[in-house]
Amino acid sequence: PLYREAAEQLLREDKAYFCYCSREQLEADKAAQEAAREAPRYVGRCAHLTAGQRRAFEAEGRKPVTRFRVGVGTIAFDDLVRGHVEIDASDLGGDLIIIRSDGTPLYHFSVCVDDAEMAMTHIIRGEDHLSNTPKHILLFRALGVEVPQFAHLPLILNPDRTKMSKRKSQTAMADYIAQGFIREALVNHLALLGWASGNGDEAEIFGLEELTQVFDLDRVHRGGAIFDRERLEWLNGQWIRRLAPDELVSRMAPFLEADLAVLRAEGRAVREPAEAELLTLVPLVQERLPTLAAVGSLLDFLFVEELEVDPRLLVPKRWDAAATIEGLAEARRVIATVGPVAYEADELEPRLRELAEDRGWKAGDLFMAIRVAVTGKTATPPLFDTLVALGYERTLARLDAARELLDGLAARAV
RNA sequence: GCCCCCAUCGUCUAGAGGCCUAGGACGCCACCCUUUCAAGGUGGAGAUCAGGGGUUCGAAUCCCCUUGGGGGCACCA
Repeated sequence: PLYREAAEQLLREDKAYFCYCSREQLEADKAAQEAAREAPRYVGRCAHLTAGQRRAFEAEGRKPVTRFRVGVGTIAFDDLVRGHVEIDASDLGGDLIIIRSDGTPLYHFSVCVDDAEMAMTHIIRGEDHLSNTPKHILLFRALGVEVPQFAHLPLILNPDRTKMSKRKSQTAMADYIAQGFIREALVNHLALLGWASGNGDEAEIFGLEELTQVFDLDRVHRGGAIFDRERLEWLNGQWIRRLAPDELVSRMAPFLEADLAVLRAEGRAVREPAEAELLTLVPLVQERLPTLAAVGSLLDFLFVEELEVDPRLLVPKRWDAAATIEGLAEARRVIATVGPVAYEADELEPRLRELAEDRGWKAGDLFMAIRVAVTGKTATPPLFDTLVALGYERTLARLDAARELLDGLAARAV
């Protein structure tokens, strides 16, 4: 309705006209221009129809499109990032269609009408619209509104340097959020594409607040920038480390839940994580999360009732199965002497180190055997904190289970 | 094909004529720290500033050409 009115106004003022050219005619024009090595453009066949001609076309049942008169001359504007730009009206492809034959408006027209309606003062968009800008300026003028300020930002590129488009690339911020990137990192990363503070060294981490202070279109580049996912991951880690503990809990909880739901769907018995418990786990994971989505692989062992352990991981490089069985048995004994009441990292570590020393084992080997026995993994948060997080009972049970697993294997081998 | 834009390490960039034998960050490598993984620390490799002409006492910085890359030219958005 708004577009229709605007179009009718342009028609009334003869800034636009009805065009009855058939698609076949337009294609023939285009083919001819191509053959002549010219730029495709509308030739203006219907630009000056008489009332009689129009009636004749209408009588044929032709539905007209509405074309906007582009005129002649050069259109100049001062872009906030590109500076002075001039484009000749003859390079605009002829009078452009603003209303289709079915009455619906085209993009270039609707954005201008919308922006005019909303009295936009600044249009900040991708460089891909730079060559469309003269059309928009002409439309704004015809609509009788003040032409907004333009700023054309460099494009964000795929690794192959082509434009990152909505169609063939992942561009939705929601997708990155779903992958565990946090908004602070996304904002920071995007700000750094095509812009730098200019304050030289060590100036890479910028929060929204700070950006509103230091960001300036004057310093924006003109060349496109490749979206570097590795740098985004680094920034994401930086920002995750800066989150307050309770904030991290509320942001990572959904990711953990999702991973646990998958395990449940596989038929595994899974315990429900409590918020208070997650809060105590924050120190174990905060600096180990490249993305929030990594939380599951770091903590899932705490919530599954039955751990699946690969016996090959269980035996440290310098040990054999028998030594591992002995090591786990001794570790269990030592931990049991600590008991459930004094079960703290500060109690566990010195005693287990002492055990290793007494038996002439490398502490790392003993620790690795314990680590795999209670988590099923070789890469985990710090061992003693992990044991505490797991709890006294579970730790002992898992040490026993691991030992039995190796025992069973040994028995079968004999 | 026509029009427009761009051009410094693999990537993001600092650099607005001498401060540049080109600085930082990501990534990579090494070492340190260390119970694993991370994080952190230190160091390193990595750019004849796309190429060629000018201008200038002096050019990554200014001008021209070439090359390369990108974007736009729809009854798409």
